[in-house]
Amino acid sequence: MENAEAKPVENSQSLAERLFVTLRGEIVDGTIPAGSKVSEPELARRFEASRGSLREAVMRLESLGLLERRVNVGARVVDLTERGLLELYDVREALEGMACRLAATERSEEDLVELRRMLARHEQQEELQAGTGYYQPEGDFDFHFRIVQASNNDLLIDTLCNRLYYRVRMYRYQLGMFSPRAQRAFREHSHIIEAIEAGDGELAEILMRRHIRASRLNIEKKLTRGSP
Amino acid sequence: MENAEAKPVENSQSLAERLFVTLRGEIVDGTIPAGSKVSEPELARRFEASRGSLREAVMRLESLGLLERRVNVGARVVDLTERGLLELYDVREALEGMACRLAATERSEEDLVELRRMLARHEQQEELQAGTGYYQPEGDFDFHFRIVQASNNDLLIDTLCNRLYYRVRMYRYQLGMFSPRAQRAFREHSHIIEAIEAGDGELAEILMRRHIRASRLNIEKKLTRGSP
DNA sequence: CCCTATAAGATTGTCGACAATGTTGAGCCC
DNA sequence: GGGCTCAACATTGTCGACAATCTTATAGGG
Repeated sequence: MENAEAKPVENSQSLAERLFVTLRGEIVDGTIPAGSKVSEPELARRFEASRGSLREAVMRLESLGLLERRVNVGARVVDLTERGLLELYDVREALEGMACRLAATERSEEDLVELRRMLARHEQQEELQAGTGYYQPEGDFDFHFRIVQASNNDLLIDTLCNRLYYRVRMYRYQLGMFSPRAQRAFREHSHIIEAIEAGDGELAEILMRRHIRASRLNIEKKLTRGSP
Repeated sequence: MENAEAKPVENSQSLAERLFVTLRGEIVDGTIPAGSKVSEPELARRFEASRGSLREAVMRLESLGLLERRVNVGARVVDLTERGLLELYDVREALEGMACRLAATERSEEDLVELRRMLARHEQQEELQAGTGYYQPEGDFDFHFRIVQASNNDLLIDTLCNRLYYRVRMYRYQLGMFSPRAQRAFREHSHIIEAIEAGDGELAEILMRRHIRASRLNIEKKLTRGSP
């Protein structure tokens, strides 16, 4: 079945931006497969837009790190490699650790309220699905996203939320990174928020780094078990 | 004097890329002042190029974080704020700290040779200009650049070298960040490289973070002294 | 049979033009 | 005189067309 009615996302500002958002979604969820070629004329026909607007969207995707372009050759979706995934974890460990350190001193009262509310919501969902081992990654995403927001460092927020997290989502969707660390992750989240509430930046950073490194080790084990 | 013969950089790949590199340089060194408006038709006339190519360059500059664009309004050069500078230091502390940690275990033999050679060169320059207090920031740049390269993490390398460092240079050029920490910085560099050579990632990270934080504190003192 | 050179096709890079939107200034009303 | 309306201008967003380059298929020679 030809999924031809894939329309650019609703009324955003400019056509190029809508195309960008739509394509970003399709790349992240794998509708446009990793490693595949991206042809400007083809997408232009599909979205009934001019090639110029597509070009702008493609360039934005390139600078997001989701596409790789070579001059006079064209663009390809980045392919997902074990190495790339591990690199992502190391960068996240550094940046989100710093985000925690900053959040402990820079967070607003609203940030704390939001973090608490979110944690309660996750706990509830956790109890509902106890033992099923089925883990919705969006909850984890909420957590990391909110922490970063609380850091109050715009450069850090931009780097993580507008850049790296799309790559993270891409790996999660396409490599199916449902984590079996659900309950444990929840406890770790809880402790991190406590440290932030207490204003202990040093501890918050250590806990977050350990949290992310544990995820990384978990993935590493899976990967080496898959292809020894 | 009208510097009209400012030509796009030599034979790169595409015109848009040459324009991008040229404009990036002019924004970094302040030829195009921070906070000023960037008009596509004006630059197109100046470089005798089409507006489309300029547009591509402008968009790349936006995703580099050197320009801010608003739909149907246009692009402005970001303005340099005290807050932005301090934010930059925090992000660098996190990322370059991680780069050091990784470099300690992932560096190649060539990396070590290069680091040693660079350090010797800097020491020599240091002795030549001892006491003048005149500090060439390029040496410092070399150092941080090479360390990051040695981390062997492509995502980290890209984030720092192809993104953040242009912003760093912009602040240095335009706020005149000559550091009076020359000799001290050299000793710190030396210790960091020793830790990397010894394969002690933990120590290398701590030293690098301390090194960057010291720079940050130094700047902070200058700024508060300037406008209390 | 395989490798190389050449030509055909398709894709990307660049350009100028038109439509939509934002900005600026003059004139008018209060 | 100050504030508002509206029209003229400039800039940005979008489009289709042409030139330059790469890829692929075909034909020829070793």
